[in-house]
Amino acid sequence: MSEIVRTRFAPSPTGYLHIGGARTALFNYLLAKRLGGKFVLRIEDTDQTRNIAAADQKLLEDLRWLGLQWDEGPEVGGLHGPYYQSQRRQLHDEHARKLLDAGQAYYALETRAELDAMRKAAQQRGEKGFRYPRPAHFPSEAEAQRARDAGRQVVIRFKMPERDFIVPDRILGDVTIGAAELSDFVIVKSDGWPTYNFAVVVDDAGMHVTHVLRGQEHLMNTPGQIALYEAFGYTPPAFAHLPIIFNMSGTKMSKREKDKVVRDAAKAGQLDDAKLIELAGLHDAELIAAWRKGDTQLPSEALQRLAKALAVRPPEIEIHDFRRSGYLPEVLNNFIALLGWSPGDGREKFTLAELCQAFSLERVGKTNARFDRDKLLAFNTSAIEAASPERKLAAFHDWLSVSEPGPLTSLDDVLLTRLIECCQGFRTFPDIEFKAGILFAPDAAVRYDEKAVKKWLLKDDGLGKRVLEELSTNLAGLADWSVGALDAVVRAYAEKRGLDLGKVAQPLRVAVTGTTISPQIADTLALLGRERTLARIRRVLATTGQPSAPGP
RNA sequence: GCCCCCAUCGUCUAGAGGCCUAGGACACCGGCUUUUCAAGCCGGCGACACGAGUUCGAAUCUCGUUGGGGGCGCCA
Repeated sequence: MSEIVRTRFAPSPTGYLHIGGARTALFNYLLAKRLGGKFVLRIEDTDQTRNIAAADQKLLEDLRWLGLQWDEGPEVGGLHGPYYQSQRRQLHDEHARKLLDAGQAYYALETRAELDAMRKAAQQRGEKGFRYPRPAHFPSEAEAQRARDAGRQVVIRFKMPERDFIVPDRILGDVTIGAAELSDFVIVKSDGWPTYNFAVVVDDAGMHVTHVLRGQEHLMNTPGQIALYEAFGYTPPAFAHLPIIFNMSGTKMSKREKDKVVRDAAKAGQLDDAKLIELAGLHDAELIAAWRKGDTQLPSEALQRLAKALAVRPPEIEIHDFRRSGYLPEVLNNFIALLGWSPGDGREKFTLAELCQAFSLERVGKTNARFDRDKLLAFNTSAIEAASPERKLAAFHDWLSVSEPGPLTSLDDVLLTRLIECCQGFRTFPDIEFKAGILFAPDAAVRYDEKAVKKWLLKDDGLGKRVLEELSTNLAGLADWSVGALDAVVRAYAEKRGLDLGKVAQPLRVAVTGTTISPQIADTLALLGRERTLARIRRVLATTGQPSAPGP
């Protein structure tokens, strides 16, 4: 066994990578890199009732997108695999057998219903909390078999040593948990699969994990795990429990929030099940019914379709959500790193490589943090501004690849690059689509904003329209439809008429985009092209202010 | 209810007894810039939860109170 540092990230596959999971993964990655060790990825897929098809692929996709490449794990292999917990059954079984044979674990024959009743009874008796009553004599192999034959559910429980445990935590310090809080927990379920608390020890030991960084919600599990390490004669790893990340509202960040937003919209829209099934592209009436009641979550694709149909934006919770919203992976890493860790010197901007250099467990804090989306946005804005043109283009492509098809979808690199330049100051990629998308959409897609039309075209006896009429002549005669030439024409006209540039640019903008928002006017017209610019101006002149005025 | 963890501006945090009339970032407010939006620039507001100790001296140490969080599953 080597002395090298080995950390691991061990998520259960429930879909895309949750923001909290990303933070755990990042810290494990950083610690391993900082100490010249290995970062291992293991998929904990032993709950047969909760596994979601292809969820592991989504997890890997998000992890890779963040650049948190694992040294050992799914798809890359390694010396200590397999890296799917479900494929390590034999190892778990052997370890359970060992404990059983040594009298350190025993069969327990109660059904779930019986356990529930015992818990309830304990509660009514006013006991401190339910602890499984260890029997004086452990059921024999034969008794366990008879129980199984009789249709009972047989589990294996660990005989927890009756003493206080100290968890030496690298972040929290020594945490003492009294013997009274500990009980004989289940290590093998009645379906034969290991529980988390058992498998995690067998697998971490088997994979020679030296440092376990995980969320603080695991703290109370640790004594049991330490006891298991001791029972097997293994050396426990160093433990470090990370503070938890919350929403700004103080609630835990959960995928359920996304469902809630969409569910509320569905409720407000008074849509029935049939309509919902259609919009979500689902065929499971029971699922929708349960979802409506708030009992379950929808698959992410179905939820996405529904959200789009209902025109609501669920909050970003998973890494993939942030990707679709136009954030940069390096920004997510940077921002997430600061949730619980700080370098101490006031620095806030880090690349992944810089984080690898600067990170240390000693500088991880103990207090729970709130996820401030405003600050994330600010980070994204400044990172985009600082990024090289190549990086921006690549990121733009990436965003396009995960977005709904839109007017920008099939633009070539030349145009994409120009768009990036023309929209400088944008905060996320959707901003570009919002600001310039209409320039690449069919003329018929232009929707005229009523207030904009009134203010910039109709006001002052149609000053804006007169400007358009005069200018369109100048524009039509322009030999060179370039940004420079267009800019010159607009400026010259404004000067000649003694108008502020805004009084000229805004009517133009409204005419060609329907709104008051677009890139600089010369860029806007250049991007649109001569034909479509003139066509849109003609159309607006012909219809605006008439009985058949276009648009809402 | 019981056990465990935590506690500095609205938020993320710096601070490891005197360097603190508490620093930075985001947000917010005001101004500048300006052909729109966004960005940018300048300035401002703004916190040591409370109460006892310890000490010449406490944001920093101790205890208590309050508040927040986590756990108490055949989930992970």
